[in-house]
Amino acid sequence: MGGETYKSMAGQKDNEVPAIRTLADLARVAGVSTGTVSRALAGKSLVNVETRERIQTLAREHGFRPNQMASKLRSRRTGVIGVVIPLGHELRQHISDPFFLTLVGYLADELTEGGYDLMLSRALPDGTSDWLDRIAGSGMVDGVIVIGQSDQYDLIEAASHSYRPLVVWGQHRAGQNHCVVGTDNAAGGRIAVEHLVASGATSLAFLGDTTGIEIADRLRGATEAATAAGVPIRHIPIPLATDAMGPEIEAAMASQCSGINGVVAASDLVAMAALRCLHQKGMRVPEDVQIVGFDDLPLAAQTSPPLTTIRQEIAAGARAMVERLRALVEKEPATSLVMAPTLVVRQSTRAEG
Amino acid sequence: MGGETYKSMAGQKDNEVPAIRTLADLARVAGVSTGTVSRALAGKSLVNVETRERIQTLAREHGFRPNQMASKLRSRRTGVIGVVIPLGHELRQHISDPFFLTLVGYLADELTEGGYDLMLSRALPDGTSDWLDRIAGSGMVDGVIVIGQSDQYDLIEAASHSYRPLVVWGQHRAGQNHCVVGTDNAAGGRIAVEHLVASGATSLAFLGDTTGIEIADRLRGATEAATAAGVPIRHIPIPLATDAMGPEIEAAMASQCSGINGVVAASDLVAMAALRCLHQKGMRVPEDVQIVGFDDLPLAAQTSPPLTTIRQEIAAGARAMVERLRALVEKEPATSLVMAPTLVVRQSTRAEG
DNA sequence: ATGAAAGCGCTAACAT
DNA sequence: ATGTTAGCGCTTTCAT
Repeated sequence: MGGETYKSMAGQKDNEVPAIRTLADLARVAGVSTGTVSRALAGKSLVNVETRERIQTLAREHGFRPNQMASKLRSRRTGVIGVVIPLGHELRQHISDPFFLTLVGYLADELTEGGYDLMLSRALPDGTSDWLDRIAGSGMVDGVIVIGQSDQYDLIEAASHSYRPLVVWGQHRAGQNHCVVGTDNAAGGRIAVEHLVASGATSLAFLGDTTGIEIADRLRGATEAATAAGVPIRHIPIPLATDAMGPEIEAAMASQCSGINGVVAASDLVAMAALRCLHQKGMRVPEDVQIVGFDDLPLAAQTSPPLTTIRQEIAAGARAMVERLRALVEKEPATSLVMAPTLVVRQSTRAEG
Repeated sequence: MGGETYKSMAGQKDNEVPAIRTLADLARVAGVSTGTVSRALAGKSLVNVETRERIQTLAREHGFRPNQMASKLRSRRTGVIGVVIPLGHELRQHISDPFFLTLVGYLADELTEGGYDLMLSRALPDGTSDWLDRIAGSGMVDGVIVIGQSDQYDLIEAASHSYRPLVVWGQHRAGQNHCVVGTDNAAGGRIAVEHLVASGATSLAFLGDTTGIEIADRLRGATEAATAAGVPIRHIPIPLATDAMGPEIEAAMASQCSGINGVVAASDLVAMAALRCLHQKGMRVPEDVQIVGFDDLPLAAQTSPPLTTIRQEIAAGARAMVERLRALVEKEPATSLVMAPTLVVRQSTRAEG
């Protein structure tokens, strides 16, 4: 690591005042009962305005915070939502997918807004099949959001029968039980291919490993559209992990991509790697090869050239997930949502026509 | 949003078996006392091996999970670490910085590994100055990690005097109290400039807003090195938010960058935007203009051309932060860590010489 | 090795 | 409007 180390005062004692730690302490100081303090701090209406303000002031002065564990235990409501990323088919056991991370960011916003806290876990499914139960049944959370089905679709589906407040980002399958929010991936694949064909591509490749069912659906849609248009398409299953991608893509490009003039990438990151690869081989984008990404992450607008891509509505998706979860927490029903992807044309493809 | 909606069964009732919900329930079924069940489930040694296994099996069969709220309340240890991102000077009130998000990913790994759960909050400092106290004093967490000091350095420093288990990612200042882990940003700026000068740059620009003290230090280091080398350097304070960056950078480039042949970017994302901009203006990188990024995010290797950048050790930093926090939780002292940045040479700069 | 009992700090009836 | 009381479900002495 080669760094330097500095002594810090952290860990040493300051002088502490005999602190107010519990409702009872505060109650004694205020000359009222714990019940009143509890109500006053919760801002309930049945407390005299004057005593309430006196107590709140007192609490502030003493820097008193009611213990949430106790509160949550008693009220049987945690105010916490668990957010889990299953790392089923990822090679590296690390949360690195920028799409997921971005979604987490938006979820954090939406949940905070709604008065919830967010407990983040990664799960390494290991066949014991209890990663979901463990978090769902811990009593620590009011509900669970799963980001990406990975290869755990069946397990999630099974869990959803006994655990209700559960919302998943991912792929919708006909007749499924669990509430899912996601993009119509097949449509996305289709749109990408149609755009490429309309702008002159005659030989296509789909770049990306299809272990995740979302990606598989993108490939399915792309293949259907290619077939319909009578254009050949080749599937090149390079892994999706950001940092493993470079060499793999180069090898694949060198050996399998001769003659290809249109690329559908499984994600913006794959597209970016392809862009770099082609650039280094002296191929011009979009003149020699056109590329369409998937996701429309903020960085898609910053590549050279800026990426034409299939947009997923991340912010809207996060909002929809939180709305649905809230409904399920309140024991109301919730419907799945499959959002339509949209084509964002930038400069990695040519004009249609 | 323009999506479709599917009915889902979620929210309807399955037939439930009269479930085992508490230790007492399990104790009754097992014909022992709650104390024994508690000990058996915790795997304590003082329980008869046979009864322990019987109870554990029983628990598994009934899908029983002890309520964590109750457990944590009683044992006065939450097993949860709060991770906060203060959004002090960010324009958009959204956690979007990919560096921070990546760091969160690594922290999730390290904390999970260490048996901790991670509670993620964003904080919108609003002058009431209690965003840190609120999470620290909530009784919900054993310790707090703050990601980025933003413009809240003083508040964090103040809080660290009364709240001990606190570790911050950011900039170290001489004599500070709070335990910080971070990169020597001035050195990073210096290294970037030295590399640019050594590879032939004669007129420099530093791209990035310096409200965050880390960025300010990068600029300071860069300026020092430029002065020492007798090379002019201009500061162009474009905002760092990913999506606001495009137009701003174009405007700045057009008006202020004539003659510049070396760019130090405040982050890889800024560098990427600059890359795109130059590309569109027909300038070649590195032939006409050389660029050095900062962070070495995984995507830095995927730009065209791949980015020469100043690497921050994110994974090692996450590990160091968790180690230090653990020490502080155990009431042991902890030292700050300032890691040395390293130059990663790729193809956005020319060979030195 | 196990049981009994006393809380952890708070909230929510139920009184008054 | 406020006080009193009974737990929330678990852990942990203290007995046995």
